[in-house]
Formats: sequence, structure tokens, C-alpha cells
Amino acid sequence: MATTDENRPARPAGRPRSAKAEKAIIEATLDLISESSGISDLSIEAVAARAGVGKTTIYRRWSNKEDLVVDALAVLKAPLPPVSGRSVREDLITYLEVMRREAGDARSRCVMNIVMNEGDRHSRMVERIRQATVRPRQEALEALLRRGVETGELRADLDLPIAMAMVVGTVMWYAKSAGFGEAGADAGSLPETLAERLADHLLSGLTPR
Amino acid sequence: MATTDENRPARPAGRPRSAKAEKAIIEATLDLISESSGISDLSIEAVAARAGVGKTTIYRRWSNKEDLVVDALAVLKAPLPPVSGRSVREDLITYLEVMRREAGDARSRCVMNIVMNEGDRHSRMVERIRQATVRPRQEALEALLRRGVETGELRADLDLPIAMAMVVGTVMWYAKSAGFGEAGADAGSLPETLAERLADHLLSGLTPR
DNA sequence: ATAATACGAAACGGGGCCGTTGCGTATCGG
DNA sequence: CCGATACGCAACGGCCCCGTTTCGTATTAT
Repeated sequence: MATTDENRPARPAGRPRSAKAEKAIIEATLDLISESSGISDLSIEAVAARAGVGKTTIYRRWSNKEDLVVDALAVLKAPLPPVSGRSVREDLITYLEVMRREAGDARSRCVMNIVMNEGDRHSRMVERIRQATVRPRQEALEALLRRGVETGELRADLDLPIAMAMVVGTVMWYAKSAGFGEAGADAGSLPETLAERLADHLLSGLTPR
Repeated sequence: MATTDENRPARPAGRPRSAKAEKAIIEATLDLISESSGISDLSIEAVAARAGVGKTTIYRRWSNKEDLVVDALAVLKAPLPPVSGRSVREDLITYLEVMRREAGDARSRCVMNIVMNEGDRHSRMVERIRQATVRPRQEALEALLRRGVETGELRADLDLPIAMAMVVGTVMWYAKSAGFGEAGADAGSLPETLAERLADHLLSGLTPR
């Protein structure tokens, strides 16, 4: 009978990698990505400096910038909350509320920026991010809208792509516009009641009922 | 009586600057900006190469990258078409049609990308672009919506910021989503009837009437 | 203690782009 | 023709970042 490590992976003798350093690197990467525009602007040296870490420590863990970015963004993948299913309106508000909250966070916002703007330059990476982050949300919203059409809560001739664009686009654009006023200022979070008011306008439309 | 140049600005003797070169530089700049993400990626050397021009020729006209970008983007400022004023629906479709067409053009799209993503890094330049390009459209749309509320064509309790976000955000997001399917492929232009269908969903909402 | 590994710091050669300068040529006015 | 200016081209020194290597030190298992 050996030590307590009997049949565990057998740590490979030597100083173990610092979990703290890894955390600091990921954090620094997220900060710098959200401050920068585009991942081309992101430099490993800047990450190392911000994280208080040697470049060696980064290259020991990730072989290139792309891998680092993917791992860093993976941290942000907050799972979608479950929906009650009681009504389309209620579930829509739930999703809108998630988007409202995320739109107020620079780190979450940069995921969309990357997916939207860097599809050409880093198609493999963006595709990975899309599959992990965007796709599930897209499908959840689509399912909600389809259900609404079936139950009659939504109009029978609903144009699904348009409806999806209305929901997501409106939130995103509202968040962007809110940041326009004060240049650079982050505009922080959006009004508490935004999700509900958005749902109201989206469902009822702009004309009087 | 002197020459025919009597009281004209008196051309400053010497070879005049080539209008063709200037045109080529602007074109190359627009191309490269729309291919690149962020103006940090844009390099003067690349512009010169693409335009078939010496760097000297660029620096002789613009003292820095920012000035060049502003001048280049100014070319895209297609003026807004006049609206008939017959109905809010009709005018809304007119504006949506403009946006649809522009959303299919990479060069026009990059203006919005820049305004949205680079506000922090190049606030002075972005503000100039916003004033020249975004602001007038914003005001035109706002005027249209206000008029609609007054005439009763739009709901009296319309939330203006939300309504604006709905109109613009939906088009933008739809265009983006359309480009998602095929990675890198430009998705070209959007369906002919899009503007009308968008107007219908925006005005009537997602629920049955 | 010793071997193995990780750490931060510093330096390396290489590449890209900066903004400038010099060169030979082309195109204008006088 | 002559002076002036613009042109394309190539080269410059400088900066930043790349990805790698070397160094001295720290932390672990044996």
C-alpha cells in the first residue's frame, strides 16, 4: 500500500502549476478583450503585464492567442435560466431580462462583438464560440416563438427570422444607444423595467391596439 | 487685364495633385476598413499598396490615419431620401428599405461597426462620424415616430427610445444573422420584400391582432 | 538532499508598421 | 527651357509584439 495517491493520476513530480496565475491570466484576457476592439489588438505581452505574470507562464498553458481567447470567453457562458412555460410573454421577459443584464456587462458584450465582427478573420474560433454560446440561446428563443405560434399567443403568420431579429436586435441596439450619450462612459446597467417594456412593445407593436 | 486666372485662387505652380490617386486611396481605405475589424488593424502601408500609391502620397494629404478614415467614411454619407409623409407605415418602409440596402453593403456596415465598437479608443473621430452620419438618420426616424403618435397612427404611450431601437436594431440584427449561416460569405443583399415585412411586424407586433 | 517542474524577469532575432527622407521621373505655370 | 510641385519607390531608425530561450528562484515528490 503506497501513499494516499494510490491510483490517482499521479501528479507529475515537480512544482504544480499555479491556479492563481491561471485565474489572473484569464481575468486579464477578459478585461483586455472588452477594452480592446477585435482580438488582433489583444497582445500576449499585455495580458502577461496585466496579470502580473511572465509570458512563459502563458505560453506554457496555451500555444496561441486563439486558444487563450476561447478558454477565456468560455468562462462567461452563463447558462440560460429555465423558463416557467406559463406564457410566452412571461418567458420572453425572462430572456429579455437576461439580455438586459448581460448588455450592461462589458465582458459579455464583447462576445457578441467578436462573433459579429471577426467571423472573417478567425472563422474557426468564432464558430466554436457560436456553437457554445450563441446557438443555445438562439434555439431557446426560437422554441419559445414556435410554441407561441402553436398556442395562438403569437400571430399565425409570424416570420420567425424577423421575430428573432426583433427580440435580440432591439435589446442589443437599445443597449448600444444607451451608451452613446456619454462617450466612453459605460452607461452601466439598463433600467430595471426595461425587459417588461420591451416585451410590451415587441408583442403589441407600435400601433394602437 | 491679366490671364483668365485674374482673381481665381491662383493655382500654386507645379504639378497638381492627382485626383485619380486620391480616389484610389479613399477606395482602398474603404475596402480595407470593411475587410478589417477595427481601425487599429488598418495600416497606411496596406492602403498605399492596395491603392497602388506611395506612402508619401498619402502622408502629403492626410497627417494621420484618423483624418484619412474620416474623409473616407464621409464618402458613404448617402443622404436620406425624402419621405412622402402620406402615412407612417409608408415612410417607415422607405427608411427600412434604405437600411436594408445599406446593410447589404460591407462598406456601409463598417460605419456602424466603428461607431459602435470604437467609441472608447477614438472618441473624437467617432463623434465626428456620428454627427455627420448617424445623427441625421436618428433625428429623421424620431421625427417620424413623433408624428405617428400625434396623428394617432402609433400608440399614444409609445416609448420612443424603445421604438427607435426596435426599428434600427431589428434591421441590423437581421442583416447580421443572415450573414451567420455561411461563414465569411457576405450574404450579399437581403430579400427584396424585407422592408415591408419588417414594417408589418414592427407595427403590428408579434401577437395576433 | 535531489530531481523535477513552475515561476517571474529579461533578452533574443524576426517581422510589421510607423512617419520621414532621398531619389529619379512626370507634369504643371511662366 | 526652368523652377516648382507631385509622383512611385526604396530605404531609414524606431517602436511594438511575436514566440523562444536563458536565468535565478520557488515549490513539490521522493
